[in-house]
Amino acid sequence: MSTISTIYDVSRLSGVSTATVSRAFSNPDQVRESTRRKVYEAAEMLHYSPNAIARAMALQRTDKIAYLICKKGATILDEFYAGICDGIMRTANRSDFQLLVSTEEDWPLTVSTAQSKQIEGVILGGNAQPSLVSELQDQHVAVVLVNNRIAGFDLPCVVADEASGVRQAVELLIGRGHRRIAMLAGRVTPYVIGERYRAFLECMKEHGLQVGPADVKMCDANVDGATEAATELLSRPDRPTAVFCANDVVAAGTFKAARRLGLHLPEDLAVVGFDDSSVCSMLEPELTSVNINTRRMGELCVERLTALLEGEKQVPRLTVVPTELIIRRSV
Amino acid sequence: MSTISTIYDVSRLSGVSTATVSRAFSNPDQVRESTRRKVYEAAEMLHYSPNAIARAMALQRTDKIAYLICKKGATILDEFYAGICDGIMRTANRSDFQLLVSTEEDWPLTVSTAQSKQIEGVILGGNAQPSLVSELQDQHVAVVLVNNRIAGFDLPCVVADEASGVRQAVELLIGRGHRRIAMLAGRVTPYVIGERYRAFLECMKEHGLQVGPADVKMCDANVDGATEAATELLSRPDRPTAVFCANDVVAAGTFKAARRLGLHLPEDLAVVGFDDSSVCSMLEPELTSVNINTRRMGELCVERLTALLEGEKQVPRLTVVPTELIIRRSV
DNA sequence: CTGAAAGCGCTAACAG
DNA sequence: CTGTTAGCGCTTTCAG
Repeated sequence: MSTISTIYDVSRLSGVSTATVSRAFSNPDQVRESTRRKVYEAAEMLHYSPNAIARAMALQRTDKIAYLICKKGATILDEFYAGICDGIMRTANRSDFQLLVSTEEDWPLTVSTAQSKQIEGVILGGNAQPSLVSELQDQHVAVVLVNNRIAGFDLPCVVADEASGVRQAVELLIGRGHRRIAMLAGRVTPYVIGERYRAFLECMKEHGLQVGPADVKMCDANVDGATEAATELLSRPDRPTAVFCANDVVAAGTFKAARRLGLHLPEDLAVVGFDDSSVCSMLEPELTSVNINTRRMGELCVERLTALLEGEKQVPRLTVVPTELIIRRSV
Repeated sequence: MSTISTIYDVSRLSGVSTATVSRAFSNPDQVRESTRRKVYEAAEMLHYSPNAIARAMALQRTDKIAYLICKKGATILDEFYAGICDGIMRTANRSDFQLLVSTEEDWPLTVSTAQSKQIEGVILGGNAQPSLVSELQDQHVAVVLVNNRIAGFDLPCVVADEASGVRQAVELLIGRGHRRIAMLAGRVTPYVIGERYRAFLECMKEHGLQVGPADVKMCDANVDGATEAATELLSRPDRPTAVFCANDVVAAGTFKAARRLGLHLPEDLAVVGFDDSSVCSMLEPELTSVNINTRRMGELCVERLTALLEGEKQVPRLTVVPTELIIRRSV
């Protein structure tokens, strides 16, 4: 009982060959009903369960995949990438995948040595370098990008519908009568900030609203950077009446700046964030933000990766997950 | 080039036996310098790197460990457990461990089937059930507890120095002249809330301060629950002048309640949180909180687990990680 | 439908 | 120090 039983034990106890036991588990329909039952019974008695390692060895496939967070200084603590991770984890667990999680920074330790060869697929989150992608593809590992797109590569990408999210946010602001709307563009990720910025300009233009050079401020995507930038923005005599923030952290910085300048939210200033992260409900007033279904994105990544690994042709190259504006009291 | 090379290829090219190649990689000092060099050279040419699966198979050990988050409804998105996860990941990566991460809720899917047998050690975070622990130990898997302790079990536990953290927080408040100090006890985890509550009472008592029944309020450990409870607490005519919160989220709720009641922080009310999470700097004023080095806790978990797996006797049963009060403007 | 047998790539005695 | 030789547990032709 204390010792783990193998396919041989089951074979012996049930009186059939190991081949049959094997088939009974992996291709049940290839073995006669009655035989199968004998096998299962024996297996049950022995608490047998197939050894995944041996299986991997024989099958020459490991079912091992990895999720790599490619963002400077980011860890699993980054709520956005953690959300994606959550979706990946759930799906991977369900599909009996082995999931390794790491950040780009401590990846080399693992991969460039032996490991890499045993990983069949990788999900690259954030700002993955093209060189990494091609290196991986050269080693015949399947690659899926999430929250990013890279021109000139042939691989599935899973992204959020940034443009629609931005549009919903900006149009809400416009609908509430705002005309001087500024954007606080935290440097999240080149791809993301690019998308959000472009969509912002486009949407403003469509509505015939001006966006002067002083109306868009770049800043680091952390509270301090955002607070500083927001302070400048809001200190102008012709300050905007609304700020569209590149993400919720930047919005939190804007809240701080506004508060310190004695502005009341939302009367004196409307703020909307992006990501709909946990801070939204912690702020007062609660922050209006664009929800991104990160878990869904993670799930989709695994689906795409699986398809790739199964050798399916026609794996979608681009998957866009809808976004939804969550209206709260900050506007 | 496109095909992966094995130990046989290296053996052939370098003209030594596979045994020697194997030794050259796993026990370099057992093979003569010159031979070793030949082996490495051949390996390099072939881009050889040992196959971990085959190795696991031969060695009968998988180096596979798991981190299980045991907290109702919690995911990897929980900042505290994510912090621990970060520490675990880094250390596990470095030690060539395979790390599986999951929440207790979708664990059965993976484990109760085959998987469990191949996992050699598990780190249980949060409110692990004793039954789970004994079940695991019965299967001879090494278990380490983090942020929790269970009476009557013989296993390593890694916890934060809750008592000291509470003391630092409460004494700061007392030092600033507060006498009516309330505690908002969010239901984080039975173990944690118990520790913090006990330490709070003890510390207050030592300083000769009263803690009436109305001075401690339980609430759910989310913003809404905390806001509600804090509103009650602060609506009393003899409202406290300071609130010690069980964690930062609860503190955020307290901020909201205070703001809505027209109280100014920190003049009208001092607030201190616990965990020193990312929200501290997003709130205005910034939140004073007790820092817990979650990454360190994660690292220590892996160290303890490793020791257990190596069969070391005398693995410390209790490891306490220091906590540190970070003073910000909310007091 | 079932069994025999040959691996999958690596390691660990056991001899030299 | 190095080579030979059995496996580790499972899958999979290939024959019955």
